[in-house]
Amino acid sequence: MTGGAEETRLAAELIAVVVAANEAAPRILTVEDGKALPSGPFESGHRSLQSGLRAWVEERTRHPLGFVEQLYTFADRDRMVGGGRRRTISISYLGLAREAPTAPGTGASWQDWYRYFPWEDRREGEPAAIRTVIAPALGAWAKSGDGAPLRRERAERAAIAFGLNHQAWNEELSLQRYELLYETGLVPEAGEAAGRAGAPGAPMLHDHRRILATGIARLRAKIKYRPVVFELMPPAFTLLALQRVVEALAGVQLHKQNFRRLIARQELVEETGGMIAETGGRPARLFRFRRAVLRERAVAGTKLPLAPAR
Amino acid sequence: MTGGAEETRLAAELIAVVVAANEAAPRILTVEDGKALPSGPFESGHRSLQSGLRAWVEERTRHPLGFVEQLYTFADRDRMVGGGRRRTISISYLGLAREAPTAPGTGASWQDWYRYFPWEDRREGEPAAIRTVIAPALGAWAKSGDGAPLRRERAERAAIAFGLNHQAWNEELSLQRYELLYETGLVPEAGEAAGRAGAPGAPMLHDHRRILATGIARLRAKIKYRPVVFELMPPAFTLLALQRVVEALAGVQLHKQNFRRLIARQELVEETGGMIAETGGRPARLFRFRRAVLRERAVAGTKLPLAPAR
DNA sequence: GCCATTATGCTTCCCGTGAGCATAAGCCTG
DNA sequence: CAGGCTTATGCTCACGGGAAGCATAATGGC
Repeated sequence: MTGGAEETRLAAELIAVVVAANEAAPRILTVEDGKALPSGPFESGHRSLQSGLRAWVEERTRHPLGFVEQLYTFADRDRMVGGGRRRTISISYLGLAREAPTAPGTGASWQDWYRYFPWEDRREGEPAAIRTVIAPALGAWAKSGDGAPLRRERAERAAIAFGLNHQAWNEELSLQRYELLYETGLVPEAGEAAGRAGAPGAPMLHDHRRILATGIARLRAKIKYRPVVFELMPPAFTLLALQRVVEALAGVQLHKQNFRRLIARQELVEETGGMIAETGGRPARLFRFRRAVLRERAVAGTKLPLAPAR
Repeated sequence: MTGGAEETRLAAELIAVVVAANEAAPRILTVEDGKALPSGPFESGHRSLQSGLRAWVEERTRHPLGFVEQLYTFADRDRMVGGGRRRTISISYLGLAREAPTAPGTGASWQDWYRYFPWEDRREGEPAAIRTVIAPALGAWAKSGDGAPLRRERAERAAIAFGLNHQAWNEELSLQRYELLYETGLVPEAGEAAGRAGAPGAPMLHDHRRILATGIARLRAKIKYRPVVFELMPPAFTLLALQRVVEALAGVQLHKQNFRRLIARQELVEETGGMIAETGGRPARLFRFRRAVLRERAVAGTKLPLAPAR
C-alpha cells in the first residue's frame, strides 16, 4: 500500500525551538527578523532526525546544543507550505543552548521570548493586558456561545487557562493559552480580525508561534523534574542567578529560601570556591553544576521548587 | 533548499500502540500473529496525522479510540523499511480503547503486553528472570567495560533501570530497560546473539517492541496525573476493578485503602447506585467516571497513587 | 556609622502519602 | 446455623516535603 499510484509527494522539515536564557529573560533563536523559528529540510545525509537538527543548528549558532528533545510532528493538510501539491511533515524540536552571537548574514537573531507571549510573564504580577484586553475578550466569547452548557464550558476553559476567577495560574499551560487566543481570533495569526483589538505580543509566520508555545510548555514542565536549567547557565553562577533564570523560564517569582534549600538538598551544585561581589549586598558564593548527577539520577526526579514568592 | 536535485524520496508511516485493559493485564492490538504493531501509510486523504490514525484504527477495531496522543517520530537511516532508496518517517501514536473482537481476516489480535515485557510485571514481586538471567547478564556487561569509570557507569545504569542493589523500582523506565537490554544484546532484535541466553519475552518485527516500550512508559507516566485510566474501563466498575486495571498498567501492587482515598478525594467517580455481588466477599458499590472532571480539570493534576501495597 | 541590599540559617505550620487497625457484609463449609 | 474466609469501607497515626516567615551576616553607598 505504501507505493500507491496517486502518491502524494512528501517533504520533511525540521523546526527548532532553541532556547537560551539570561537573568532577565529567556531568549529564543529566530530568523527572518524575529518572525520565524529556524527551520530546514530534513536531508538524506542526516543519520537521524535529531542529528540532523543538531548539525543544522550548530552550524548556525556555532554553539553546541546541550539538550535536545523532540516536541511534536505536524502534517495538517491546511499547513501545506510552499503552495505545491507537496505535503509537508514538520518535526519540531526543543534545544537548549547558551547565547552566542549569531552568524551575520543569516538573518538569525536572539529574541526575548516574552516578546511573543507577554501574557506569560507574571514575575511582576499579572500583566495588565490580561485584565484589560484578554479577560474581557474571552468573557465576551464565552457569553456568545450557543446554549448554557457551551457558555459554561467556555468560561471554565478561559478561567483555567488564564487563572481568572479563583483559579490558580498554571505556567505550564502556555500552549492551551495560545490555542485559546487563536480559537477566539485574538491573535493575528488566526486571520480573522487583524484590525480588532487583539492580544498583545508579536506574531510569527506560519504556525511558528504555536510551536514556540509548545516548547515553552515543555520546558516549563521539564525544569521541574530534570536538571536541564544548567544547560542554560554559565560554568559558574550564584544561586540567585540560577533562581533568576528559573524564574525567567517559568514566568513566576519564587521563594528564595525554599529555592536554595531544594537545590542544596538535592546536591545539584557544588561550590567553586569563588565569590562574587554583586551589585550591592553581601557577596555571593559561586557554584557549578555537579555533572555527576546526570549519571546518578539519569532518570530519577530532580525537582525545582515552583512555589510563588511572598 | 527544499527542492534539491538529489532529492530523497520520502514515505510516512503511522504506527499505533493501541492499549486496552482488563483486570488481569493490559492488552495491545497487534497484527501479523502478534509480531507487529498495526501500522499504515500516512495518506494524502488524511486531514492530519491524528485523524489519519484514528480513522485507520477505528476501521479495524470498530471501536472508537478514546484518547490519542503522539508518541515519537523516527527517521533513522538504518531504519529504512522496504529496502528501497526511500526514506521512511514513522510517526507513532498511543491510543486507548476498550477491547472488542478484531475483524477476522485482518490478522489483528489483542495480546497481553507482558508477553513482550515479562520483566515489567512486578505485581507478584520481582520476576524470577530478573535475578536469574537479566541481572547476571547486565553485571557481566558492566564488568566487561573498558576502564573503571565506564564500568561504574554501566553498573549504575543497570541498577537504576532494573532496581538492582538498593535502587527503587521505577515503573516508568520501561523504555530505558528495553534499550539497555537491546544495547547489551539480550533481546533477539539486537541481532547479535540469537542463540545466547537472553532476556525472556516475545520479540517483535522491526523496532516495534521499542515503540511499545515507549508507549508503556508514556502511559505509566500519564495515569499518574491525568484521568486516562477511565478510557479503559467499562461504564460501571467497582473500585477494586479500577485498582486492578491501574495495577495491571503500572505492573505494581497498590495499597487499597490509600487508592480509594485518593480516588474519593479527587471526586473522579460517582456511585451508579448499583451493587455487584463479587466472587465472594462483601458486595461492592458500582461507580462511573464523572465526565465532568474532564472539563473542570482539563489540565490540572489528577494523581493516582502509586505507592506499593503491603 | 547608618541604611539598603543580598546571602544564609532556621523554625513553624499544613497537607499529602504511606501504613495499618478495625469493622461491616456477603459467601462457603462443616 | 455458627465460624471462617474474603472483600468492602472507615479511620488513625507518623513522617517528610513544601510553603512562608523570622532573624542574622556581610558588603557597598551616603
